Amino acid sequence: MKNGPSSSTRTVGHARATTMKDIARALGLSQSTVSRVLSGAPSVVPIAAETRERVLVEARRRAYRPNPLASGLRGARTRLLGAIMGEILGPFAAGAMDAITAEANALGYNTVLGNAHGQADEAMAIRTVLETRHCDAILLIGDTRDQPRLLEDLRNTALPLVALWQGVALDGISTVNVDNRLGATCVLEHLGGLGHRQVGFVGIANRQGDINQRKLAYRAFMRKIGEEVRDGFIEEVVHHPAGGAEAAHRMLRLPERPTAIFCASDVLAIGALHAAQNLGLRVPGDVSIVGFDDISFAAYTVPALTTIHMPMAEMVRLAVQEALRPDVGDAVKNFSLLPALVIRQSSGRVPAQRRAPAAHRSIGSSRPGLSR
Amino acid sequence: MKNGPSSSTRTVGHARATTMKDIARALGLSQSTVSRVLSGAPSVVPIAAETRERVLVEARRRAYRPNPLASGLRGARTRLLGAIMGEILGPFAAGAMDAITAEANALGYNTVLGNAHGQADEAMAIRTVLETRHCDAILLIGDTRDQPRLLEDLRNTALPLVALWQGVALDGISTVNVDNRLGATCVLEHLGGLGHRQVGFVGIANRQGDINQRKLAYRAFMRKIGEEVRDGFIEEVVHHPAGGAEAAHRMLRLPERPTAIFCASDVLAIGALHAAQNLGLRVPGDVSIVGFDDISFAAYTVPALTTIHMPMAEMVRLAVQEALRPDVGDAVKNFSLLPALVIRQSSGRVPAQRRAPAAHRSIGSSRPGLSR
DNA sequence: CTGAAAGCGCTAACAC
DNA sequence: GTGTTAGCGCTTTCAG
Repeated sequence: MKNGPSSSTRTVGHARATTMKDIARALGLSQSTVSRVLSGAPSVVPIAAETRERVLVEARRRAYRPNPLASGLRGARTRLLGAIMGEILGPFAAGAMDAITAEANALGYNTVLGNAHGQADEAMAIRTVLETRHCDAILLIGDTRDQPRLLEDLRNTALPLVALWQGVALDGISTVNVDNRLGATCVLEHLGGLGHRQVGFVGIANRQGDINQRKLAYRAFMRKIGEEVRDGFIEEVVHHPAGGAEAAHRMLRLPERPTAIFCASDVLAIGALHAAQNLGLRVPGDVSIVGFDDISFAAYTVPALTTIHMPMAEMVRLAVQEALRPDVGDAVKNFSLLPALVIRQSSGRVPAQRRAPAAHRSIGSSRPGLSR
Repeated sequence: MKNGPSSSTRTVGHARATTMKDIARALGLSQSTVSRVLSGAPSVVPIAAETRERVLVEARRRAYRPNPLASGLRGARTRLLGAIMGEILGPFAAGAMDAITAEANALGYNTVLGNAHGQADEAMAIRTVLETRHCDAILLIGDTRDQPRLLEDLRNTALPLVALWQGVALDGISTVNVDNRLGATCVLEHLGGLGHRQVGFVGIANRQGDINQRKLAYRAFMRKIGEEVRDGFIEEVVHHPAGGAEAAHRMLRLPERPTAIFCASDVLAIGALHAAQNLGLRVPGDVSIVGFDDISFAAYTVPALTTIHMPMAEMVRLAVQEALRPDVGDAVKNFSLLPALVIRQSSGRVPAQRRAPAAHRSIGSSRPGLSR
């Protein structure tokens, strides 16, 4: 279904943009003088205040915009921030990209996108966005540990490089992470405090970074409360509500099902919530379900999701500034930000008939691991 | 909380990329010959098959990558697709961006992002992404009718320009839309068929395009079934689950509340679902709630959301190809794609005690408007 | 068929 | 302080 072209030939014209040369000619100056005042370089060489003013005025009048292609060619900055997205998708990525472009814009940068998920795109992503596109810096977003070539290529680069939500420190690359272990421990202790001992974990297959940290925290928690992880209590699926739903479905039909499920992301938790209620189980009456990330939907699921809040804005600001700041030394830095437990309605006391003997109950009641 | 830099100075080196000059020198040819072979231009001037071959081989061997800055400067294509995002956000936008970058990549293009939402970014977005960045084409994504300057500026451009999800035809600009009226009519007829006559509408404030079309379809439906739109039955809020929740909350506490609510997007519907159940109402037992878009979460809400499926992939493919295809004439085209009704669990028969007299009931039972 | 040369808009020595 | 002069890597006349 496609309406026929409604004619109308596009206006071509589009008067050529003003160049420095134009300004120079108009003012009877040399192009390099114009360049000196316009190119920002605060005061490499002194310029007569009056000349500077004249140039500035004329530039404004003619709506001068520097041509980044030209300055880029000449070796100057391209004011382009390359963003290479790993496996993360969905609302989380959307929020992240939004924050990133906003932050980059504020610093006078644009953002080029390169997706590294999907098939053999990894090479493509890096080649195209980076080598080819001459970005001033690269942001690696999400877990990319499974793409060794990408990381390798990236490391052989003189560009500032910052990895966001990688989940772990990367050799030779600056990282900005949330403290995944701490976050996971917080929700788990919260569940423990509600009396849960049979806790399941839904993770994401093939994740070496953030999600893996959350899994490790889960294992540590189970160890700490002295419960073994039963068969079927750990599921690793695709990062999609469907994955969460399938995992939860399987887990909740186990002969001895868990009383709580810790999903490694809200996206999975949303699927789990759906599956549980499809099975006729009440949440949190029959089973508690918690997530991680605190995406915008988390407060609006039914019931509202208990989860770990990600300090998204701060993380993005930190990462972007770290990548774009010219003043940093070449040192690689690893930032780890504090997550926060958000208790909503999807977590509740363990069902009475499944409570552990009193002797064990006190273990989970210690304050959530906010110390460290 | 920030660990001290763990030292390690970044490797600088990064051997300069191969240029055409390098290849020319290595082969004892002139740079322009190399350019002729490598720049793709299929056969402007004949080139000796053997020479071409030698160049190609050497280029591959040295992993030659053209420098888009240089070709861009010289007036050639930059292979950059500019994407200017209007008000749409969240998972829908994420899915869209994903599809867009994928499609663009397939055509050898990268995507630059410019967000036009937020404060006075409109000017910024266009200036920076377009004038400044020398894209080969621009994709306008989502409703931007409220940003007159943006559209005006864009129109004064020689660039191929395609508007996606604008919701309406735009003078002088090619558009790719879903048939919003038809989609909305489908869900509404579906509700009608279930006996609903008191239907509320939750829209988004200040939207002139897609969402407005959905509202018009709502009005037309109410007219058709001979019901007046009662006070409080139309809410227009911010595009966020919170907006949907507040709107639904107000609407469902009306003295005579609607038996069904049509939300103009799934994001709003998710909020509405939450609000209804928070109020102790069963969905669809007490109230039916339907959405529009069929985002990935729609199948996993509780209960699963009845909605209108957006042919995202086709729309994106169409838009990107239309924008990037060199072979198109300058004609502006308006594509309108067919949506599909997806019936899930959030819609059901009108509650018995609120059924309309039998005489009226038959009206809604005509087949959904899938003809046309 | 191929080479020489100009120039896209800008930056950065290097002069004066 | 400001002008001159080279290019950055590439496309594109214009000559052979």
